[in-house]
Amino acid sequence: MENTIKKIRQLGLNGDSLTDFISLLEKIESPKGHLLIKAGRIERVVYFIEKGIARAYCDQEDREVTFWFGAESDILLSYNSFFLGKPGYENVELLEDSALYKISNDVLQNLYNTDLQIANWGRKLVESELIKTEERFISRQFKTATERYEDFINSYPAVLQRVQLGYIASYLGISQVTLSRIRAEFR
Amino acid sequence: MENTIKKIRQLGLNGDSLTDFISLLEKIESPKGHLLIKAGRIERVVYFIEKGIARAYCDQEDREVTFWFGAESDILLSYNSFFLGKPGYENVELLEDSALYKISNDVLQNLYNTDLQIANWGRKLVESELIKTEERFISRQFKTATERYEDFINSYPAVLQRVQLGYIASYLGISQVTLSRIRAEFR
DNA sequence: GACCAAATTTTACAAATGTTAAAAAATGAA
DNA sequence: TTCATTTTTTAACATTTGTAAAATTTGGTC
Repeated sequence: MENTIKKIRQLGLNGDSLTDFISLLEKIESPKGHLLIKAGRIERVVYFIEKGIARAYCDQEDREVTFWFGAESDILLSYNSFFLGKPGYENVELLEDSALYKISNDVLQNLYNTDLQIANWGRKLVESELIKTEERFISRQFKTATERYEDFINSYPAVLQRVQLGYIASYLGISQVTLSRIRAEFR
Repeated sequence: MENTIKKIRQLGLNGDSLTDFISLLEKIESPKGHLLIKAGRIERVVYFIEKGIARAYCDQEDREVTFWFGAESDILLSYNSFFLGKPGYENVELLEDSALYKISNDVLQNLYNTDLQIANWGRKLVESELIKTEERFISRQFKTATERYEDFINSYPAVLQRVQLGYIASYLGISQVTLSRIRAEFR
């Protein structure tokens, strides 16, 4: 579980609190195509991606819109559903056979209410997700499609290899045709 | 300081912890046009907007891009700079004469490390900011300019009255000409 | 009310992106 | 390898959005 532990330590958890936390994780393995999170359900679990890759998407009238990718050492949850206890709007699908560790909100809340170190770790976890989410937002708001594609291949070269371009076009907010045109310029 | 206290209570702080927290807030008043946060600086303060309205924007080569508005009962900080201790990329400008309460990161960290209730309150604060940021992102990713404008007038009718349209166009990610065209359809 | 400056809308045209359909290329299973 | 399927690219055309400039409206001041 090295990727998961790396992620947890990175945010400042160590000692007994770390040991406690890890002992409460449950390992699951799921095949490519599995829907880990389904729109409309209340999702009470956080996953740590140990191995594999996933995408979050929403169903629009006529098409799916992909808006997030996660891979090894990323965490995976429906912010909206998990934090507010309401039905979520997104699906999360595994794009490869994957291994994950999970912990339920009940267990987590219990830790938050008894362990100051874990409570502050949880805050840092959310802070780091917030920064990443704002980064995606800013990229979408400020940059041209070409710049966003360049950023993407610089930031996530591995994802580019492992995910089909239709999903990436959707993630970048452009049609697959436009993505092909952009890629053609780079040759 | 009713708006500020309302905001703080909403996220679950009460009793002695609330009293302690409030006693550490410092009131400031600043005129329209004042830059509360400047790009390139390390920003170590969180503000609570008691009265007034503000926008966050980045300087792009040729133009400014507005990407956030805040008003009464909103909190105001540079996520990137405050959480990571690095220079921020955004400016925050007051669009009206405003009253705010502020607290420094030093003081806040001290509370986080000594008061479990405040530590969990801080986490909830960040969670609520994350949900709002994701909402803005999703709106940008999924919706047409017209839908985003409709959402905006439904969600922030007051802001529409108080802020000039050029900033709103920028916030919606469209040119002011396009915004005028959209508004013309609604008549 | 007249005037000025700033903000907003409109117009005309250019550029970028989307849609649909088809061709080409890549992938994977037998 | 071969064949069928999926993915990616290309082409042609339609639509949307942007840019620049002019016209109009708004708000404040004398």
